[in-house]
Amino acid sequence: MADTKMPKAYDYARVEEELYDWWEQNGFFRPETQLEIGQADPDAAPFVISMPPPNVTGALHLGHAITSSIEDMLIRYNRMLGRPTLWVPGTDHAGIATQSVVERKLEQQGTSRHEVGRERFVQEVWDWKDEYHQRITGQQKRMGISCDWTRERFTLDDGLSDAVLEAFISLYNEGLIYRGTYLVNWSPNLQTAVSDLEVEYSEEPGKLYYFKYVLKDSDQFIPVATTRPETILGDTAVAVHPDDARYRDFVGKKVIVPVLGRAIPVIADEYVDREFGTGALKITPGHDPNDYEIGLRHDLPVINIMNKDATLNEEGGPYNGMDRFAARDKLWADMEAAGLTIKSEPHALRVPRSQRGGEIIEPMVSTQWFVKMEPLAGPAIDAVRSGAIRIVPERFEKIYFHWMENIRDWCISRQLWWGHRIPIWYGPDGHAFAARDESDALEQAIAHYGDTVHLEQEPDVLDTWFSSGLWPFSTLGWPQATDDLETYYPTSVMETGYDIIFFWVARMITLGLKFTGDVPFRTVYLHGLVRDEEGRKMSKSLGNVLDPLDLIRDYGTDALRFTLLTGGTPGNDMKLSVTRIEANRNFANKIWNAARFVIMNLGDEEMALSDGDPFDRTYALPDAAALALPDRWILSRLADVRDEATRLIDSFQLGEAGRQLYEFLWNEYCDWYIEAAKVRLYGDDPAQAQATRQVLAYVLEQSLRLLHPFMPFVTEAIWENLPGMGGENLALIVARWPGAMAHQSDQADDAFGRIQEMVRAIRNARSEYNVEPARRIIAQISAGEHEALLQENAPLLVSLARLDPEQLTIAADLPTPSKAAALAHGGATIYLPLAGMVDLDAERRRLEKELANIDGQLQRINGLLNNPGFVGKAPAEVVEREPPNRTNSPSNVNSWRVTCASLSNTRLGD
RNA sequence: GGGCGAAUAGCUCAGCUGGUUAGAGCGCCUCGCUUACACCGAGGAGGUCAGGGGUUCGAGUCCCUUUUCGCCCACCA
Repeated sequence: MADTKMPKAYDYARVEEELYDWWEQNGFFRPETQLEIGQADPDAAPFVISMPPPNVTGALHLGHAITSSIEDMLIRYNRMLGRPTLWVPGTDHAGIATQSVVERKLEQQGTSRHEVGRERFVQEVWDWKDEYHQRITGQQKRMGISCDWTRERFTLDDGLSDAVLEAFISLYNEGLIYRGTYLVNWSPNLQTAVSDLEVEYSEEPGKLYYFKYVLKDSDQFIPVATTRPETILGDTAVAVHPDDARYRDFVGKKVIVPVLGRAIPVIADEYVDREFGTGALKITPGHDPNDYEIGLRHDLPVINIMNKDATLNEEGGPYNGMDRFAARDKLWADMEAAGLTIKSEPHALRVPRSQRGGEIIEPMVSTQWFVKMEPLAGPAIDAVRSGAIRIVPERFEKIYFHWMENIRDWCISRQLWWGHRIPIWYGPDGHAFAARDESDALEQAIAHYGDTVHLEQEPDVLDTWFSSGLWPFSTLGWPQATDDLETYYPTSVMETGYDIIFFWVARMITLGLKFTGDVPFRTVYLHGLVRDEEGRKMSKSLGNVLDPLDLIRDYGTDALRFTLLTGGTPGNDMKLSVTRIEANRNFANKIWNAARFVIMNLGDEEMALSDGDPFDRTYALPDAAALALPDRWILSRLADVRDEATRLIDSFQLGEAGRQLYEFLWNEYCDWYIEAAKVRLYGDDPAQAQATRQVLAYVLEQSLRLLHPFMPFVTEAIWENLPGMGGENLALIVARWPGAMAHQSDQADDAFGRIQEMVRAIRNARSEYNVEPARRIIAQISAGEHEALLQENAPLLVSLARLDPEQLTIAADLPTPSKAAALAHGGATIYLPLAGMVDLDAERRRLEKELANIDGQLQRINGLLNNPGFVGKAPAEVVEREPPNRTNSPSNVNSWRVTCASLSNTRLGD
């Protein structure tokens, strides 16, 4: 066997980064290069993905890793199909998240953003961004992602900022963006409004406080229950149900707000649930969304009792300046002292918390900018309903529809400094001008006022998702009519986690349809969340975070990728276990060693290559006549697995596709074909050996293509060692996905299957009888109709089952020997006269068990075939499969009966 | 209160148009360093596919229902 420079163990650390740089430097990630070298078909439909942009100051986590794995797999597969393939990468400025980290940094330096001022602060964030941008993209590259870095974008770069301006102004001019004072979700720590989606609710223990609303000029009172006593200070009414006899007489009268002494009306509203609490509801329009609605209906005043940091303001009277929760306790104590309380009892609360900081969100009235969503939602619903956009898995369509059909306006203003500043300038009278820049605004102002005036720009910035919502087309150059936009839009697949279907996917669809008149992508593929081995969400506080970079270091990128691709099904969460990654590391090593074996056997001899398309070029196969049974079998299996893998990937069943390739390569190619091939490889017929080498090489080469999208590094690394491939000849990354292959023959499947069964049966018997592994044993095979097949492949049986070739008998019909183990498999009966080793009682038990098993099968088949319903109604091909063959043939079962009977009559030592 | 998902071997999971005797990895037991691989090879044990009903010639797979867990949405103080 020839020497090879391939080390015994696959050394991923040595090859990964080098291969990545080589791919990138060759421009293989760019559609232009693919077309230039003739790999991509200019007439084929391009395949395009917009990469979900990671937070520019974030670090790679498993969410990114799964995204990268799936998208790169799709990209590589489609590139190999010869479609011009574009994957646009980029990063997101992530307003709140990024601003927060820089604010924390300033805090550590003993200063604050307010101290340094807006301009300097924003500059600080840019510097921070520049520093961290390298980190995240470098980490992404470790995943092997073949995206076009020359087209990389950032949500705050000039082009994308221009897109944001265009989108905002155009929506504004259409009246779809408005400004208004409403109750919004206020984050007291970040001191900004957040959208409904950014609020998460958690069940927490709390109290329900019962107290008295005393009637004005009376000692009567209405009992009222609340979970947030501090909001009493902002009450502007008490509501009861109009039909509630208990309180009917109070409606229209006034009650006195505790401590503050304000008189507020008792009103009747059907919203009130008579069953809950006391059946009377205090109304705080300034700090509760429901109360806000009721307030509107009854024209109640809105009192804001809090400052931006959620301390009480002057409306809080004696509690002015106190924290909202301190005020809650103090107020309750004061009310207790005044005899106004009734009781408090434990009560489970649904507490709104900020998705970002985790602090309790305070509903507060403030002036914000909103996008009117309803007019945008209609077309977005239609796009999915009509199939213009397909969602995988389909069940998420329902969730999408439900959300879209109940859509609420989107609060897009944030009281931050890091982000796209809202392009609005206000005149002295507050009149708003939407403009691309200040001079444009001034011009508008002059036209409006007839004179030059001083304008103030809106200080707020836009929600980060506003710019991400434009991502699929802004990254291609919109609003400019660029070639990229023309060529690569709509994109093909939007692949992301189901957790951001509302945040992102829904908004890209609405905004995409609005601004481009077309869907932003044809398919939405949603993956699940990666969880830890116990199924918990990975979080820093739990300390259960697996760092992809550690995993890559320990097991290699391919192992991680393959694990993430094959662990589960679309849309379902995945528990990631290190043992699976380890298993897949072993898989990579297994393939490496199989290749090493093949390459060593190819030696230095030049291998004949097939003609035709250089991207298709592979090893020439020997003439059909030169193919032995194992060759025909593995080629037939390869043809099947190619078809299945193709079908499965095309229907997004990536995990199943990967699994089948794994099984094919390990269990069929390595465990059976390579072992079978050794017979002829080391035999004395050079022509046969050469034919075997050709098949070994061909199947390996084609398999590497099939596996490449799943495990790009190990496959390319092997490819580089294949004679005639790699290097100057062809990189696997741009090789063609194998086309459908002629199926060699179903007979080969069937015949090789018999051999396998027989080999397994003999190995099993050897093991049960503790035959030393090295020992060659005698076998007599009663082969029936398969005599010719077994004669022809006797060397295979000899080698794989370690038989003694001198003492192997194969005949159509042999008498049943005594003192021999009898194995009925593959349509033949194998007798192993393991002299002195056969425990007859044990053998009898074993055979009876087998016989029962086979009888069971026979009964099942007879039952089926005698059932007119089955024969009449089942499809012909299903019926076809059932007739007796192999182990379940009646003649086989009969021979078993004979064997068992004779054994039963045989006494030990006979 | 709605909706969705999960329940299959000791553990983690596949099994998508219903069709042989339900699979894999890990773990476990027995062997084996046979010139690709001990990140390996051979053999083995282990499952009434959560329970119940139904449709069908045939159900892990489709329908109904119950139970347990998880998630999403929703205005109950």
